[in-house]
Amino acid sequence: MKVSREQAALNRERVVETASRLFRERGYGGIGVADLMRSAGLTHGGFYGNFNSKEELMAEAVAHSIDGSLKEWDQMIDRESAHPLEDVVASYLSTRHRDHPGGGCTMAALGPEVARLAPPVRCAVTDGVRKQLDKLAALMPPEDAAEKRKAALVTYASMVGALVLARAVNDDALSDEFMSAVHEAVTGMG
Amino acid sequence: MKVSREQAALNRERVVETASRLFRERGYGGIGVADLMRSAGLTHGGFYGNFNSKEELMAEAVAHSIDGSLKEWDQMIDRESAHPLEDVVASYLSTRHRDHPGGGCTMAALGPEVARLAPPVRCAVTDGVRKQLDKLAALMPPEDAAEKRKAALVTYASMVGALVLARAVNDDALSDEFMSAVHEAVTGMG
DNA sequence: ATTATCTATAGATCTATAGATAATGC
DNA sequence: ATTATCTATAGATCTATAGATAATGC
Repeated sequence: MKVSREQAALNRERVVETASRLFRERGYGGIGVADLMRSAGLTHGGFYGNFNSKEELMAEAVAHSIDGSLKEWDQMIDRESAHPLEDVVASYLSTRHRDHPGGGCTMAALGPEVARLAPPVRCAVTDGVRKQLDKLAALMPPEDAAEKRKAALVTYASMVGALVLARAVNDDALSDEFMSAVHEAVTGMG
Repeated sequence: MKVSREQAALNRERVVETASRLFRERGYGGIGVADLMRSAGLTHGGFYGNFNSKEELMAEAVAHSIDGSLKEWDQMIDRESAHPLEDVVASYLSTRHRDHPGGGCTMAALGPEVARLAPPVRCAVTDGVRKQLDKLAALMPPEDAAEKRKAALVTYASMVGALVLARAVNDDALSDEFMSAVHEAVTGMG
């Protein structure tokens, strides 16, 4: 039943990865520790050897999720596209992203729930949001750093709101309207 | 133990009002039927004489919440202010709204959770969002109706995203940055 | 007689813990 | 010997239901 230290480290990592997907898909309360561990191929009891609580796992999971998004953005930027901002916005405001929350934006999937959780989770989120803002700001057209920053704040908030609304409404036409209106607004921004 | 029909109707209404506040404060999963009924001054068992399920109550609660927001917007508009759009945006992106989700925007408090619930809840949300978009569009500067509509979609999404992020992050300065950057962007919009 | 509300409970969750097991790593 | 993982369970929830109670409304 026991595994090597190396394997145990991999197992722990798999729990975090599985959690980061399932929390985004079903919400923090929508998946229990037992189901989560089963999804990761382990048993319920094994959880508490690796984490002190479900909420501690949540903190690691959101950090992991946001890092994943940052890496995707880096890939789009490093590809040396002519319009990296356009690429990031188009992939964020896509039906693919809307319909697959498990690998997508942490804030759009879990934002309001995170606001109700304990400081460690909210700190992990705050760190991640800062990194995303910095990365976005670098892509913004304005020369002035303060204007870049403002544009990044507005772009990020607009995209998160558009995705939250696009997922919540029960009408594809309205859902598309949110995504395309915001797409147009943020890519056509001074 | 029994009450008059009139009183029973008032009791039912109080359950919906209590639910619309508590769901926004704690999330759909964050408050149980028993606690909810206790908060409304009734007992657990009485719930199922009025509602077939917790989710059915949720559909009524979100409709009620959004109607409440629409009425607040109407009050600001009917006051014949010189800048009704500015008033709506300022009240939406205020620390007061951020710190009191129970009486505030349904989408910012419950958006991602709604996306995971059954059609009746999502239909109620969709109806409410349409009404809010129509009301916002009427306040928008552009002459052209299609442009008014787009401005309303972008304004609404930006505000929802800004509030979700302002509540999730654990740093007041960053929280304020989101709210003021989006405030400036949507009120200074062509 | 009808019915709004009550008490009590079924049955299914949930988080967290205790103690057993068995393979690794000294 | 240590420890990663396992089985089993405690104790606290949760939604929903069944049947009792007592005041309203005919």
